[in-house]
Amino acid sequence: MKHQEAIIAELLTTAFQDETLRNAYYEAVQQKQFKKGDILLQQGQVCRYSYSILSGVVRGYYIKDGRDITTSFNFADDMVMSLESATRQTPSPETFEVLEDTLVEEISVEKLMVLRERFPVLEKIWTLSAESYAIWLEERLASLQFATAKERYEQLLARYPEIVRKVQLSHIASYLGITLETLSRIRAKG
Amino acid sequence: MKHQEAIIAELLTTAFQDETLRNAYYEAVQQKQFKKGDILLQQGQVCRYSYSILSGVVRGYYIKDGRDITTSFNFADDMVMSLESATRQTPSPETFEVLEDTLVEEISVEKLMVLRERFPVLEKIWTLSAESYAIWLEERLASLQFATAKERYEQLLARYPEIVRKVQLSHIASYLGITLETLSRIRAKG
DNA sequence: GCCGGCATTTGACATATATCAAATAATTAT
DNA sequence: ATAATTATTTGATATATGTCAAATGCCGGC
Repeated sequence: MKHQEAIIAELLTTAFQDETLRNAYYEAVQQKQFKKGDILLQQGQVCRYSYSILSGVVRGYYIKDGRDITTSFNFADDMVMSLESATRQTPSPETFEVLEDTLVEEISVEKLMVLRERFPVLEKIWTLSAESYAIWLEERLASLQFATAKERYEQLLARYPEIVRKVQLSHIASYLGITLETLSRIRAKG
Repeated sequence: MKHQEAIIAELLTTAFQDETLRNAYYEAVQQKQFKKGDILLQQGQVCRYSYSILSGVVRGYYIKDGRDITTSFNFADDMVMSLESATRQTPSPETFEVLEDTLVEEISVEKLMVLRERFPVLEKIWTLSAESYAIWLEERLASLQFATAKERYEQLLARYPEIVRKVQLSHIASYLGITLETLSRIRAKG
């Protein structure tokens, strides 16, 4: 679940000026360091934790017919969890895997829900995040629906220039819905 | 913005047992009959109304490079609005067009926000709807990312069997991200 | 009931992308 | 450092889907 929105960041800053909230949050949260290859959530398991990335990169993907299909790349300030699995407590459709050493704040979904109920501003932030995530998905969908492979790659680069340095091509390719070879050729031509 | 979720329907039923809420809602809302070809919201304009479909069909689409690209089909109980435009008051990326005589309840985005603030249960329903919409988009994205045209068509049919009777092929085709001719051939072969 | 305009199907051909295979290049482990 | 492993590039060919064009089918208005 990705969002990154100025207004959300702002609200968070404001919210954290409240000491009661801040204390409750840091009591619920646990800082954790993961390393390359670690799995935050496994496809098929119920999502019990949400991770807020402080630094590092996390990839979301699922395996379908033996193929590894990337659904998202997540960086600092992104919230990593399966929205579907966390809200419905159903098996997660996706796996989240750490791509490089990554520092996160971990919170259990249960405690997250309690905090949301207790602090309306957090509930507000949650709602805005869900909206923002939906809008992000809409954009991604439009890109996938009618842009060519080359256009999709350029759109991705424009939005996340750092991605190419950090993530291997096969993951970027499946994220774009193309094969690794096609992506390599697109890059070669420019 | 689509959702259709059992839990949301249930919450709505419960919420409407509250007479105060019911009265406030029906004061804010206006029943309207639209006919084939009517436009509920035009791409480029700010979304000022939300429509709850009582009966009929509404198509969402956008024009890009002269092409007409369908983003959604909306039926009874769906909520029609541009989430992005309504929440941010920015120009709508999509147009909503009535495909057959359609009865709706219209409410201004402004009044909707007021109702959300006044009745926490409506705020709750809004949040669940946004989550549900995001999850629906995730599924659609996965379908577009790696299924073949034929598979995508079959998935659509499985989910909305009535669609083929009500909507012309060119719209279904662009919804699936393929051309009308390709869709016609898929149907011919079965 | 007939005409005119859309919607759909069908055909021939073009193109983007996939697949399979091999050759380099870059990382990682020893 | 060197070998081993993994990632990327490149090539030849196959395939799905797009494009353009024509034929057929369908429906609403006169």
